[in-house]
Amino acid sequence: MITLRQLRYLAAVSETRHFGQAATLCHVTQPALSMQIQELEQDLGLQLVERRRNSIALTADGEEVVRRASSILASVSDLQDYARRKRPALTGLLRLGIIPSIAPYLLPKALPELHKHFPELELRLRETQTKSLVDELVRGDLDLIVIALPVDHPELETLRVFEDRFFVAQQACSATRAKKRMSVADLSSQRLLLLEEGHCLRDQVLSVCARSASTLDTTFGASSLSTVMHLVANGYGITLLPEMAAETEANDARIHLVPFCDPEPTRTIGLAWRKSSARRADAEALSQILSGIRATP
Amino acid sequence: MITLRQLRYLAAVSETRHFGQAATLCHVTQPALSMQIQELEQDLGLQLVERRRNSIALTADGEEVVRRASSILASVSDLQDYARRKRPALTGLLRLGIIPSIAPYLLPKALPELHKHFPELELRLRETQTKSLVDELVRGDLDLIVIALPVDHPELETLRVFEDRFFVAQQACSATRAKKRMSVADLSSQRLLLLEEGHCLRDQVLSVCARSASTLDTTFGASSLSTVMHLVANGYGITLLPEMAAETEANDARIHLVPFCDPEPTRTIGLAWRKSSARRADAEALSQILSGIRATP
DNA sequence: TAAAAATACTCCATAGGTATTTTAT
DNA sequence: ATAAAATACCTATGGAGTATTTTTA
Repeated sequence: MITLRQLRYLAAVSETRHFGQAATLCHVTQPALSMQIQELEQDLGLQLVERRRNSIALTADGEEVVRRASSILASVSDLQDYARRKRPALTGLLRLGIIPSIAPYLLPKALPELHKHFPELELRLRETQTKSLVDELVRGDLDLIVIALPVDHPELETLRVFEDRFFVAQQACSATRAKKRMSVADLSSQRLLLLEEGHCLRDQVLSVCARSASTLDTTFGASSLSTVMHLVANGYGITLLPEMAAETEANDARIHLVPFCDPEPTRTIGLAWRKSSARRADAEALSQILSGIRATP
Repeated sequence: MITLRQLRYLAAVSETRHFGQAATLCHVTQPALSMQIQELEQDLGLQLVERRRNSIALTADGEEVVRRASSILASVSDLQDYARRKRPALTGLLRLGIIPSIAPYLLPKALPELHKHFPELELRLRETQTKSLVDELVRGDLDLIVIALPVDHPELETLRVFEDRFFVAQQACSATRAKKRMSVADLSSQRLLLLEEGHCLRDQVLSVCARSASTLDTTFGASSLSTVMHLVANGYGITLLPEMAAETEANDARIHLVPFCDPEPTRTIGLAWRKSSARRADAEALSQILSGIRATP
């Protein structure tokens, strides 16, 4: 008996023209996928794939079956979308991605709130950098991601949730304590400590400070904000700290946070999802929760 | 993850409005079907069925999901039909029904021939009376049936294969041996031995003899032609024997077969399949085999 | 109360994983 | 020789069966 799984695997083979890659795409091993394709061929009584040395080819029948399979899979996907739109937001499974410079500060407050207001929600969390999150979102491995905007991708829709102000974080010494507010110009002489490459926060901070990577006097890149702040506390340099991280990361007496002069630089925290995924209602409900947390620190 | 099985079970529930009957329709037990329906509701996050005392109702969402499910299942069915049309006839699985008054005479010759010419064919045989065969064919539990025509059903297509002549079978005594050929009128005084109710052969013989069941001088009905012929051999009466059964059933020296005068009465052996099932090529190929056997007795 | 669906459990088929072999260039 | 798919084998998930309980008109 023919199964949707077989059709999904065949569609992946059609996309990649390679059993191994198709298997990866489907999150299974190559033999598992091979077996399902063979079984589909057996069930239909048709050869669908020509196995060749490098890369494979679909037979004419294979192409036609792929066309029909895609249409069936699309209908199934539509059915799932219909169901998702019909049920209340934030119920059932939600695969949520979130970047490392947000997760540890927002989640401890957000998770209890979510559980309180949406007990039916089954969250599956993934924490990694923006680039991976976007890839996985577009691939359909995630449903919704919490990131710093903008993200620009034709298949994605986004929702702005709130602005997260930057503070200057420096060692609490007498020389600097005087200033109530600082401007970007005040930072130019300082050594700027940053996260390692790949973190969007690194790029945002560089952008705020109007510096390019090449003008940095250090190539050091930490893998967590916590590390950066320890360095700041010990006088190795300064950094910009997002407001949401202040409570957690700046409770060391040796750290001194100074706000910027108006207009204060910020990063925009937002949500993104596939346009085709019927997740807008979920995004809006999640946005409510997240702004609520923001409003009551 | 949503499966075609779940959609099939849901469609059955929609048809029957009853879990038990739906389960029967799907050839599974009620708990098995219940579990799948529950899982589908869980996956979609929607209640699809309202469980009530006698019979159940679909929710509004349920109706919509059924509509979409039916469309998906139809597409899958179309895909299977496409595959069947594309591959050579009589390859893969064929669920073949055949009536008891044909099976024992045709199959011993037909099966070796089929295996010889169509080694890829995987036959699943079912022997029962015409009524059941037609029901199972229409229900989709069989692919093709071998019966006596006509069968008249709007969803079925038929193919005539060959005419099977009737012989008069009587005890080999001197009184009757004289005649080379007989007419229906010659039978009127004889006790007619028949198969039990439900066998189409019984009705055909009655029809040939222009008798109605009410005019029979016996209500006896045998469950197999073999029994009838033993009775004939022992002088309990006469019967009409189809030519294809002659070789097997009339090799008793006490049996005497006499052909009819022209035009000889016959039964029409034929095939039937669902119009929608893309089995015409299979039927034609099988017809070839069956007529071939007929031609070389 | 009785009919029907849900639950509990057990078993088995099958999907998937790891390790290895076969195949084709 | 090597990349890629097929095969062998084992494990675990889950679908289905039987027996039973729960539910609701």
